[in-house]
Amino acid sequence: MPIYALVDCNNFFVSCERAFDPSLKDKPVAVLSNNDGCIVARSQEVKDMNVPMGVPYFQWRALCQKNDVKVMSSNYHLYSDMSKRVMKILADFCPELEVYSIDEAFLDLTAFAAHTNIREFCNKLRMAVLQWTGIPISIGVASTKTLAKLANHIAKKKTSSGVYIMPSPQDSSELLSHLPVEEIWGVGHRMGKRLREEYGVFTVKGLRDSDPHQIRRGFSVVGERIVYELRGISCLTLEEMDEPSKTIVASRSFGKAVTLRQELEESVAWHVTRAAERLRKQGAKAGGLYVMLRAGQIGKASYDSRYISLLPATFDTSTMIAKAKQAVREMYKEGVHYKKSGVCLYDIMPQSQTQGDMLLPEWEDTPKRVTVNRLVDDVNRIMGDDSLVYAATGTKRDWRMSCSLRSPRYTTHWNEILTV
DNA sequence: TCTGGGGTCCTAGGACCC
DNA sequence: TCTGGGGTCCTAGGACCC
Repeated sequence: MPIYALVDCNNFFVSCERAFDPSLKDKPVAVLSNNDGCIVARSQEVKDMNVPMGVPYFQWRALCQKNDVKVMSSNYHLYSDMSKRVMKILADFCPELEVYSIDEAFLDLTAFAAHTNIREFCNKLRMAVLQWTGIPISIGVASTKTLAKLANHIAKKKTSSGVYIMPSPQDSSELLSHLPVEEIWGVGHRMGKRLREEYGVFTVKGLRDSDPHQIRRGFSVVGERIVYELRGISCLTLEEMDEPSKTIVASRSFGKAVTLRQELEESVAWHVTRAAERLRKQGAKAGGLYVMLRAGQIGKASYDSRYISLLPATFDTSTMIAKAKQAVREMYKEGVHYKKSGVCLYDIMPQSQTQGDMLLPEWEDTPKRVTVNRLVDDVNRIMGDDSLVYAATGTKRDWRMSCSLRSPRYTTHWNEILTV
């Protein structure tokens, strides 16, 4: 029987901030999303105030101020650097590892079980990560990934040790009969509602004991798989390979409404630049480009978008900027208050892959373009992001988002620390 | 007037995740 | 007045083919 562990960093963004600013310890801390829009991380003190995850900050600002919550903008440079450090330690302890998100990883402990006490192993791992990075973690252990997720949830909520090892399915019935069905990994808002209203399933145990065929009819193979995973039958395996992305998205809300076509074009050129950089980083080229604009508030927003075929597939920033700007010119309407723009690269393939169609126009990624792109990437890697930019991205960039409450990028931008 | 059956591929959209 | 950003997987339905 396989043994999976899910390691999850507690209140990750908050813990990162606290690791570098001890004055935040034991104080209520909340971290906001890009553009200071939503609350995306909360310290335990803030959770205890019943501030939910992912809610618009402006609706909770008064409560936060009243309770003296330290509210911070996101500092993704810091979080991703800290994430790498944590994952490195996990990999040293257990090479069979799947980095699932910025603050989570699955470990396959099956091979350890024969000669290692799993609980002791988990305790050591927690101590190591805490001592070497300052980040507290929780660990859930079970025989499937879905159950390990649940075990982690229990480790966080119901243990003081931060480690929970789930007993066999029979022995965990009592516990699972108290957990709402929405706690399951893969059961979201919609599925939870339908399970309750149409199937009379309210708890984890309820879904575990449902008829897999009936669940499949209502929720496809995805639902059926969850039932089996809950029964301890492993359907999901560790995905250790660092697979290249199938799509690359770059998008941002504007700091203020944008009405000028030129600013819109600049913002899209900027997103293309970032997306293409990531594309080249994974040694790939894209066969398509999607450009999206949003106007108006969420809920009553209007969207417009264009799919653009890139043939032959390319990784060249200027080629993509030209096409993306053309799309913006087609969509632009005077007087509209635009709130967000974004691009998505799709049909991504390795650069080595050749086109099947020999009748295509001449190869676009000429040696000169290859050189220019590589130069830009090298300069930005060595000198820091945005040292070399395309003129099409503009110089003023008034549309950029606000992040006035951001902490210094302690681990990646030493100049910011010196100017604190 | 009558109008098969089976298969593949592609895409848009939905649901979910953190 | 103010609601993030970046992903994955699955399915239905249409186009197309024989």
